Amino acid sequence: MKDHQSMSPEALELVAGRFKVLAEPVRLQILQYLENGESSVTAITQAVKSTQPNVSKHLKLLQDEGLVARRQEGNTVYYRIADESIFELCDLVCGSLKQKFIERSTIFA
Amino acid sequence: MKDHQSMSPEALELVAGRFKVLAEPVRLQILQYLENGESSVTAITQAVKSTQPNVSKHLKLLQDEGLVARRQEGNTVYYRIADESIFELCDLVCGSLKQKFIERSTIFA
DNA sequence: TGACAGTATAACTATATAGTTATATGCTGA
DNA sequence: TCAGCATATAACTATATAGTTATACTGTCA
Repeated sequence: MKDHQSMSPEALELVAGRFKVLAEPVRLQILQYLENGESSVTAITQAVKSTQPNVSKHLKLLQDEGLVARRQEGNTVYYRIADESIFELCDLVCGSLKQKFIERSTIFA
Repeated sequence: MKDHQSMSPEALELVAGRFKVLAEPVRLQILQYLENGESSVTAITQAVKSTQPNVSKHLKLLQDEGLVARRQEGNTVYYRIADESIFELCDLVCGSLKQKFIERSTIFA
């Protein structure tokens, strides 16, 4: 077990902020969709079955957090993943959740 | 790069829920404090400089999510870390945030 | 049994934000 | 220059929740 030095309250604020951005299902859907490659706002909107303004707002939050990047080509704006570490995060969480449910299932053993 | 099969909306809801629980600075403080070992509610309350009811509420959320566990001894209740993966999550986020700020600093190069 | 300590819960307020609708902005081609 | 499309933004509503205050619960000890 690695030993951790305690983080400052300011650092914890930033970490919490990152988790907050990841704490919305639609944003996770967007990130998952972008894992296939960059995509326009319109395409993302259709993929996640939401509205264009809502998706634009989510994309702005993701960009501010440095998770996606923007590229404009004529009229169209393409977004792409800018931080692959989010997929490691999701994998970790998935593993942990699976374990949690397995453990809870044994309560009824 | 590992290839990911896309997750169902229900799974994404659960993942988002995990991130949501981690998206509060006080809860991160609590988890960080508990990394030193199990602790009573009173001690945690002092450590994170909050109020007892507030800490109790946070602890309940953390327990529901399976991140901490409870042990009662007489009048006193001790909480402890129940899922070490949260520290890997925090490490990943810290690394990513650091990288993000480094990259942004080069804008002014 | 009563008084007290530790913890949990209820009720409330304030704040943040997801989603919506309407509109603005900016690019392209006729 | 105008029409039309893609995206962004503004304003609003509804909802969720962090924190607070008051109180209930539970166990210990005298």
